[in-house]
Amino acid sequence: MTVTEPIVVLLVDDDHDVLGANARYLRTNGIEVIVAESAQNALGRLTEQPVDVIVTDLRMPNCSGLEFAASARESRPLIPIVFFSGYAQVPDVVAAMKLGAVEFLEKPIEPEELLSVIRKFRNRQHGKTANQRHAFDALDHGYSLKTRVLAYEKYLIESCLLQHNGDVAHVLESLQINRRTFNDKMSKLGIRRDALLAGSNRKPID
Amino acid sequence: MTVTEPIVVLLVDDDHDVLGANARYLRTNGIEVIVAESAQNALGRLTEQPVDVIVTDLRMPNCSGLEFAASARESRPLIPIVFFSGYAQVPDVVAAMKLGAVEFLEKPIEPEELLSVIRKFRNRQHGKTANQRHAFDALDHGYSLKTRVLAYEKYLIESCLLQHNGDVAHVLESLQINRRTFNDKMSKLGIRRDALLAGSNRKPID
DNA sequence: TAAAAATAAGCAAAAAATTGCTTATTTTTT
DNA sequence: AAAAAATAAGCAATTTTTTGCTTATTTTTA
Repeated sequence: MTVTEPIVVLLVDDDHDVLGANARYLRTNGIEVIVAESAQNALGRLTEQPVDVIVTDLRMPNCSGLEFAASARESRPLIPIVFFSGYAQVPDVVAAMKLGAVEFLEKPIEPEELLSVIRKFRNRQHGKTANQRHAFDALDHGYSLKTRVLAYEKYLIESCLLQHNGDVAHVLESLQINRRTFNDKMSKLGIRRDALLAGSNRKPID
Repeated sequence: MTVTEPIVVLLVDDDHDVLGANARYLRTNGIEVIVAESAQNALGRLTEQPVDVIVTDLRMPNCSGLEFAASARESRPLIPIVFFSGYAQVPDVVAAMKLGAVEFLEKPIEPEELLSVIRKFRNRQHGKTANQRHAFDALDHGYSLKTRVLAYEKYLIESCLLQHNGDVAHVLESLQINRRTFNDKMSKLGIRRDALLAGSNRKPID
């Protein structure tokens, strides 16, 4: 018997009713849904527990989905983010995609489509964003050199880990780093090997 | 006396008049423009001579801008592509950005905006070398973590320098690093500020 | 042309990262 | 269940990086 860990989705929407309806649909299809009705709330949730995919409205009071996504990317540089919006303007979509969105859905959302998008991108967790070049775009302002270099280093290590199925010894060889250094970087960069592997390449449990 | 090599732009638009007007404006501003009124034609031009930036209409007869861009990417995987379109739908924009568009402009195009976009993304290419591009691909083997992180750091610093026109003080502020550190990194990473700004050795690197 | 400002680099102290050696803990194999 | 292998982390020595203070050189301004 194979037990698959549920996909954890952070669903952000200031419309209470729509939020509830979508959450319900996803839950009945085996998705673990964390809901948030504001960007502030969502950011808090993000630090509390591991999330596989973020799905957020673009337009929300106080803090827009774009601002929220930018903040979220600080701690999770490569998490798949799906935006949705009604009446989206071209510049909105462009900005969202530049921020590394993997998908942009138009309201009203078809629940089936949302589900399929989530399942599709869950496996890409920590992988490439739709437009990987933008994830480390040199022209994105606001972060220090150190921050950005560390984010890239984190990305490389995570990718390498995934590529080698969590086999640390191979990662060390591939990246040519010391095991001790690797361990230190893991904790310093906040990489959790088990959580990372839980997403993409799970072994069956009997 | 330093002569800056001109930026070469491949401008693709099936509307002959608009194409001519935009080309003229860019040329009067020092851009070398290659025009094409069809995707087929554009693909041919692309193989003939080095191009820095592609600017293409999304909707064209026969072959859409998306198909053209996909083909162009085969020979130039990282060339900056700017799309423009009137009446663009959200899915169009999403598709274009997923294909790696650096920008998406809405018709009618402001010539000034087009020019500034072109200049912006030409500079981006400028900072990259073949070696660095390998480093940015997480799945590319053969380089140590340190090598690849340093290459990325070099790319960031070069880009920032170009963006600020060589104004070191601004770079320090933007990257939040100490002047002394900056100097050391410059020599360690082998960045030559004057050569970078001279724009001397432009060559296709994709 | 002279003065002022910006940039580069030598030196040394302080801070941070790397690494080998060690033991503990977890996972896998037998 | 025991043994073996892999992983993680504490400690401390070594190396590297960062940075302030300094002077020299180059560039810009008046």
